[in-house]
Amino acid sequence: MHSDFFTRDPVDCARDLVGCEFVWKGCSGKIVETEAYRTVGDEACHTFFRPAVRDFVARCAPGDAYVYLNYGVHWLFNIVVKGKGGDGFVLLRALEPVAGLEEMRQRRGGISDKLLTAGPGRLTQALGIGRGDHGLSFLETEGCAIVPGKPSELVSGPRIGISKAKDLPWRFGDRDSGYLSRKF
DNA sequence: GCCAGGATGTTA
DNA sequence: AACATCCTGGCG
Repeated sequence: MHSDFFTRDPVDCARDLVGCEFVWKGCSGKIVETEAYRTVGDEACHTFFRPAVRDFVARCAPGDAYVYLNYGVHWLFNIVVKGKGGDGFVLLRALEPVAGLEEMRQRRGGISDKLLTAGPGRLTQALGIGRGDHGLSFLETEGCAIVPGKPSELVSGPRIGISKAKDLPWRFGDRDSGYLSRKF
């Protein structure tokens, strides 16, 4: 998948990524859950209160990685969207493991496969994503790709873990996946 | 199965 | 102070 996939509406990008395969340096998983954030008018988006993140978006290209540390503990992986109608992010929230299972199990300390990548912090740990990947144009990076695909049943609902703009239905998922971070 | 609490770094 | 989370331990 090419970076111009991310020159559209952030909410459309988040919806259309569900069912695609996220390939990352020897490991991969089917994307079963995402969330959309908009840089303008969305109080839950980091750009709303943080000038440094606004600067980051201004400098980088669509399809680049926005990686940040959350709760001082977990790295979360987002993809930068720069659409005609507005910029934003897609947060990857859950994967269904496809390849590189042994490596992911090791990184996750031997936890059960159900919990390997079922959450935004869990999937980055499984894939070995961290601080060094912030700003990476990963779609043009060796060993990284997004392979188009479709979910069996697309559903949406409110985003998880936020205190502002909590009613927008910008969380998307594959309804019957056993690897969601939470049920819809 | 559910809930409470703690770990922890960065920002404004 | 707040935070786009995860894990553990205590219940029963």
